[in-house]
Amino acid sequence: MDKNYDHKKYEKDIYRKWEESGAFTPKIVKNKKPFTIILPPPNASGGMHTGNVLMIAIEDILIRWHRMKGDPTLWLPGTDHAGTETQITYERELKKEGKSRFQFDRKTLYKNIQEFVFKNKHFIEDQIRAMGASVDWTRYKFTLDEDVLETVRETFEKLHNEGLVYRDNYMVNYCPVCGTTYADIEVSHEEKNDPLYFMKYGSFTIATVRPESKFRDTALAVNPKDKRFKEWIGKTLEIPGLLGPIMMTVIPDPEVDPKFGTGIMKVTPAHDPHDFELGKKFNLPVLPIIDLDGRMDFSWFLNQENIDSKYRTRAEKYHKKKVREARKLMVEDLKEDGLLIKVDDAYSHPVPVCKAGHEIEPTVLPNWFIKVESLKKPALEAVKSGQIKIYPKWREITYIRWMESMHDWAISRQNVWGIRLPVWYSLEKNPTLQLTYLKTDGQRVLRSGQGVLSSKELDEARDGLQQLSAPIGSEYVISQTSPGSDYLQETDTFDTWFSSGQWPLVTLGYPDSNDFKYFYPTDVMETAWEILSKWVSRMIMFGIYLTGKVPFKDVYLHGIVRALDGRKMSKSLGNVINPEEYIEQYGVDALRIGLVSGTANGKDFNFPKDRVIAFRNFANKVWNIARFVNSVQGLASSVQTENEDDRLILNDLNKLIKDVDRLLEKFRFAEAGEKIYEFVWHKFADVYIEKYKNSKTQNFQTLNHVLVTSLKLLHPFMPFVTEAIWQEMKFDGQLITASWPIINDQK
RNA sequence: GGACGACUAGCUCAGUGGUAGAGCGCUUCGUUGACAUCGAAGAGGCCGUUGGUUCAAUCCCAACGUCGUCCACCA
Repeated sequence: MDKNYDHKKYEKDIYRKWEESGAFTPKIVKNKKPFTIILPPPNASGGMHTGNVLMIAIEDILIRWHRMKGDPTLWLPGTDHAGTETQITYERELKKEGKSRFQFDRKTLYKNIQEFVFKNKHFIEDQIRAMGASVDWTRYKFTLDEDVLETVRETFEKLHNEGLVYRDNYMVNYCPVCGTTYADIEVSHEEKNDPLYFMKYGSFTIATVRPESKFRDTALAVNPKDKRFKEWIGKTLEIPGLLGPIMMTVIPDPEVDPKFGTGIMKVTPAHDPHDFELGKKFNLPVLPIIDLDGRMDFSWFLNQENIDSKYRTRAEKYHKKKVREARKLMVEDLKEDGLLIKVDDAYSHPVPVCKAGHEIEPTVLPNWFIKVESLKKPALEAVKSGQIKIYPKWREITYIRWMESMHDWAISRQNVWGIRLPVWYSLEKNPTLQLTYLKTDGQRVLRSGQGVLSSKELDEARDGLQQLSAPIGSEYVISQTSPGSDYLQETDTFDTWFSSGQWPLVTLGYPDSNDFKYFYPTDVMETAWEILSKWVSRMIMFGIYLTGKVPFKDVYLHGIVRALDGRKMSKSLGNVINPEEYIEQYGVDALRIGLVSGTANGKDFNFPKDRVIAFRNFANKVWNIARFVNSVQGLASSVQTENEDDRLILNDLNKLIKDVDRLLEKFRFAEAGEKIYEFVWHKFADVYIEKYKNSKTQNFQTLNHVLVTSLKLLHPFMPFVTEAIWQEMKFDGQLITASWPIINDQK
């Protein structure tokens, strides 16, 4: 054995031996209770970040502990196609080549993204191995595996058959740059500075940051308690505007803050979520003015006859301009007409942005929804009744709040990279279908259903299809395969959480595989608390809905690893910690247990660099304890009888075993790790071994026993160094499959 | 606006109804049969503020202050 433990010399070989020996694959024993964890799948085309390392470290502790205890233990690995995120990444690559996704039909684009992902997928798989994750690779799943797709489609069909699926026009968070809809929970808000314009509205003045939408305003809202405007409620006014007069009704809305601006709010049902609701309540028309590319659309105006030439010129000027650009032009014209009263340039407000940081344009679109009422009730009850326990307990309230307030779930996304809805539209029966496709010559065309019915054109449309938009009320068929020659499949894909919400089921081969029958429900779901609402809640809903059983018994939520400076890691701040550097420098063991001991209770915490170094030193300490034991093996002075020191250390060891078991039961990993550290270093090495050196009654058996037991206890926390020692010392078999220590009561 | 969490040694964080803990850092000493990625000894804290419960509070309760995070959002 070398003087110091060199992690680089051992890690790879040891992992290979583990994997090749089949140690990761559980032996199914009918009457034995299994222990199962499904690995939350990391992004297949992404890299390993510190959060992943923490996740793997914690799960591996539980897994190795149970495996050593003799439970049939399954840790099932997988990777995620990460729909929107991956598509954004891929489109960035395209942009570098001067291309955009609109130059491809969706089949080709899908294939290209798939190649891109498959090319990168092995990186993350290698990293999971490098972490030492003792996952069962023979059961590895990707979120777009064929059997996964099948189950997901069947679930949709089942929901549909039971009346839980519907289509509706809905105000969605639409990102014109990404070309897709985002769920509320995916949208964040950024404080932005936007001028607040005070515009003349007939005899009123209103304040708005969005003067461009005023052409499609359909009402004015005032607070019913506001005495200033009481008499106007219900009246219809003619208001002079940039393109001539508009008629508008004054409606009451208690949400209007009389103190904000002028106390009057303009209502644009087509482009504001609150206004959309208001519009439903008062039966206001929904008149869009911004198209799906984020440009102003004035066709509704320009198509009219007998337009004043001044107005025509203006409308033509705004038409197809980006929103902000058009706004500038309009402000100029407002000034010209004397309609602009003042501008508050200091105004700042929260603006919704998508995952990629683009501004969200609230838009009314047909979307697919799930009625969650009947799904969420049992999911809520499962946690309230304690059938599912959430650790740390204080996170539970987040779940309960979220579930209680959960509203119907928009499950369709206008992405290509994802699972396409198994919905088919007949062109014949739906003449109002809108198709965007590439012709064989590469030309991009937009057509409605009528007119593409010739078989040649239909083939062209099918091959070159980019997007299909079916108005509400369109006839459709749900089917895993095409129901007929004039049918086209829905181009929307499922929200990632719709499919990943079924992850514990699909990974185990729901509904009738042996694995599913044996391992489901799983034991622990361990993940970042950030996705408690997005993911954990959906898994519970679908688990219960499809099987009648909860998908897991315990939910353990770990905190977010912040950067060394205490801020959230982000590329723009340049404070991202690359775990690989730490692995290279200090070894995986040190990084893993360092992270685990950095967080005791699921709170967010700063990257514990000093602890990583401390545990690197500890790995070396354990290594050298083993070297010492090795060096004194077979020395003549060794006796059989136990002395006082022996009894002391064995007693402490027994206590340690009890403590570790107790703490792991309660998910107190940091404390368990530190107990072992304290025992091994400060009791075993500092006291017992130091005394051993000078003792006249050295008992090698005790010395060896304490080492062996310490290695076993430490193995879940620091798998590599302990296994390396085990091999170097030529102990029996592999430590990974050695038996967990039990308390020796005779002492 | 609503909620949750934090405030303990120079730094990062554990912890408990009854003389305060770890890692790192710091000071002094040390090449003793594994380890300088080490050993020995040590300094350092009215456990955010103010009240309350208690024989006893860093821990329980209330209020306040500061910070962080999440949710909802006002044109």
